[in-house]
Amino acid sequence: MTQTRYNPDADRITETDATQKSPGEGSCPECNGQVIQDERRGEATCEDCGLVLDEDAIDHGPEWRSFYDDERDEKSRVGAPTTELLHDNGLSTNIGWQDRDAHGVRLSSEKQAKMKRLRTWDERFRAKDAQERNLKQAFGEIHRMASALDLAEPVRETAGILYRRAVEEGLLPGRSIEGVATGALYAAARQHGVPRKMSEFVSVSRVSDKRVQRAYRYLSRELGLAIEPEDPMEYVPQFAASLEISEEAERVATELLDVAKSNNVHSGKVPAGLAAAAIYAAATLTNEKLTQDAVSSVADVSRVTIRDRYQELLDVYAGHEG
DNA sequence: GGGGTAAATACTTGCCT
DNA sequence: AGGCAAGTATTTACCCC
Repeated sequence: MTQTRYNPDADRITETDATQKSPGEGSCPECNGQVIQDERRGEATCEDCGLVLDEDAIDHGPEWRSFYDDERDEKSRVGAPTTELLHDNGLSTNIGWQDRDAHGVRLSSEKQAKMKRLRTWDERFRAKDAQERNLKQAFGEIHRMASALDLAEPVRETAGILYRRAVEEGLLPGRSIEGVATGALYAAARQHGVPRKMSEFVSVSRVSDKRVQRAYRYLSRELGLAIEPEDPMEYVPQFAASLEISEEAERVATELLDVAKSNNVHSGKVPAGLAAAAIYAAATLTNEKLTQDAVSSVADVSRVTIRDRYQELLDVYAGHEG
């Protein structure tokens, strides 16, 4: 089994995209304030009173998105099930090249020219069609994997955009659709600050971890992606939610990570491991029952690692505060 | 349950050429 | 450029309390 190590500088780039919040529709039933869509958390909240109006706004309705304005008119559809993808099964008809009619008689030069034009257009449509099928399949895969990993819609959207850019810049030849789609989704999750471990993507993908990693590195390099190094903090909400610990403990966990970060204890360590240790340490500090085993399975980090890291966290915490 | 340890493995880094 | 060696983080598998 291969592992992805944490290298703080490996893919540090500066630019960033992806808006996190946007004004939603309607107003708050409690205080009439403006409703804000927080895409990162998949929530709709009231700007004034903080009332959460809609959680887990994920996966509703068909995938009817258009990624660019000029696409809206084309009504190009994505995310269709795989059964629809190969509509002609490779059995489509070509316009013959012999310049003869059905009886084998040569066509007039005028007709030859006409047929040549028709062939040209036929090929153009065919190429366009092939690209659309490619995108369709990729979007289908992205959708499937994102659902399996419980990633919110904006992440899928970003992955789709990344994939489309990859196709448009001719990065696909020689690479599998699935591999690049998985890489794009991984990159998108990183960009949105809701990372999952690479192994999780591999487990819902149909390609090897090597291929996914290569695809991701390739995408990140060729598209100049703005991907920050993984931050342990980003894992805290995920882990806290699935372990159902108190908000107090979650707060303590981020505090521990803060101290660790300012003491530079975190470099070279797997971010998920640190986050898991912080959660565990915070739970013990706040007297909440939480076994190392539970944290271990949620974070996909070994018990040993959690022990080591959490001792370390407590040490620097005590040293710093005391 | 928590905690410890040893061996195996993967990955990084630095050094060499 | 690429290969090798050393160091470190992590996992696996065992142990004891």
